[in-house]
Amino acid sequence: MPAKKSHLPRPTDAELSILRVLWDRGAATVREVHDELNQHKAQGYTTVLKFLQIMTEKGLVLRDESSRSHIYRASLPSGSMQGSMVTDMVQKLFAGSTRALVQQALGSGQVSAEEIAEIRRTLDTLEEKS
Amino acid sequence: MPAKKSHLPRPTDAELSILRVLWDRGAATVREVHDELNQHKAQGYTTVLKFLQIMTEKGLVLRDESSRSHIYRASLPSGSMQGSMVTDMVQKLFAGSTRALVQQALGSGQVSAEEIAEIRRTLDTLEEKS
DNA sequence: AAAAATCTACGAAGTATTTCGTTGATTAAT
DNA sequence: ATTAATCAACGAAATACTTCGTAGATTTTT
Repeated sequence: MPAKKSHLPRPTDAELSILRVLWDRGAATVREVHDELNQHKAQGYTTVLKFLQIMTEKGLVLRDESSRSHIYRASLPSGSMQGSMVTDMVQKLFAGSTRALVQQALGSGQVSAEEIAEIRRTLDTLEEKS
Repeated sequence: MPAKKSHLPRPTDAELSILRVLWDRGAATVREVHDELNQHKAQGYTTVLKFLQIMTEKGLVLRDESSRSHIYRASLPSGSMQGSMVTDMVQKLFAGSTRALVQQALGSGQVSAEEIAEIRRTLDTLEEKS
C-alpha cells in the first residue's frame, strides 16, 4: 500500500537516529545505515531494516526498489523536519511562544560569541521583513 | 516503592498536557486536572488518575496523600523541564548546535518586534558573561 | 557447481503508551 | 440510616515501539 503523505508523524528517537544518517548521506542502503549506527551503538541488521520498512509505511522515508539493495532517503529535508518539530515543541512546552523557547535555549546551551553574532544578524533580517 | 530521582524520563505528549496543568496551578487533585483537560479534550477520570499514578512512579510528579483526594505537583519546575527537553532536542535533531535550533525557531515561528528586542537583550547579557 | 554471503519479508516477543471499566472504601446527601 | 457521589487501586485491552530470529530468494565467492 502507498504511504500517506498528508501528515507525517513525529519520528521517535530511534527513527531520528536513522534519519540523521540519511540526511547526512543523502541516501543509503540498510547496510550503510546499519554500519554507520553501529559505530556508536550495537544494533542488529534486521532491526534497522525493520525500522526502515516501518518508516516507509509512515511516509518518513522513501524507498527506491529498483536494485536488490533498496535505497532509502528521508522524505523531508532536515530543515523541514526541524521546523515542524520545533513548532511542535513550542506549542506543547512553551504555550506557543517561540520567544520563550529561544530564550530557554540560549540560557541552557553553549553559544559562542561568533554564534551570538550570527543570531543577531538573523534578528536583523527578521526585523527588516516587517 | 519510592520513585527514583536520579534520571527523569522525557514525558510523553499526554504526560506533558498534565504537567502543563500542574505547572499552571502549582498543585492539583485528579479531579481538577481532569476538569481542566476536559475543557479541550474528552478524557475519562480514571485515565487521568492512571497517568498521575504512572507519573508518580516515574518521578515526574510528587503526590501528597495526606488527604483522601491526593494532591499532585510537578517534581520539576517548568523551566527545568523545558531546559532538559530543549537540550535533548538540540542533541538529537541539531547535532548539538544550540545556535542551529535558535535560528530554526526564529525562522519558523511568530516573533513580534517587541520579542525580538527582548531576545537581543538576552544576547547582550550572554555576551557580558564572557 | 557448491558453498557462503547478502538481501527482503515476515513474524513474534518484550516493553511502553493510552484508554477505561470494575471494585471496594470513604464521604456527602437525602 | 440508606442512598448517592467520590475516590484510589487494580486489571485489562488496544495500540505503538523496539528488537531480533527465521525463511526464502538472489548474488558472490571458492
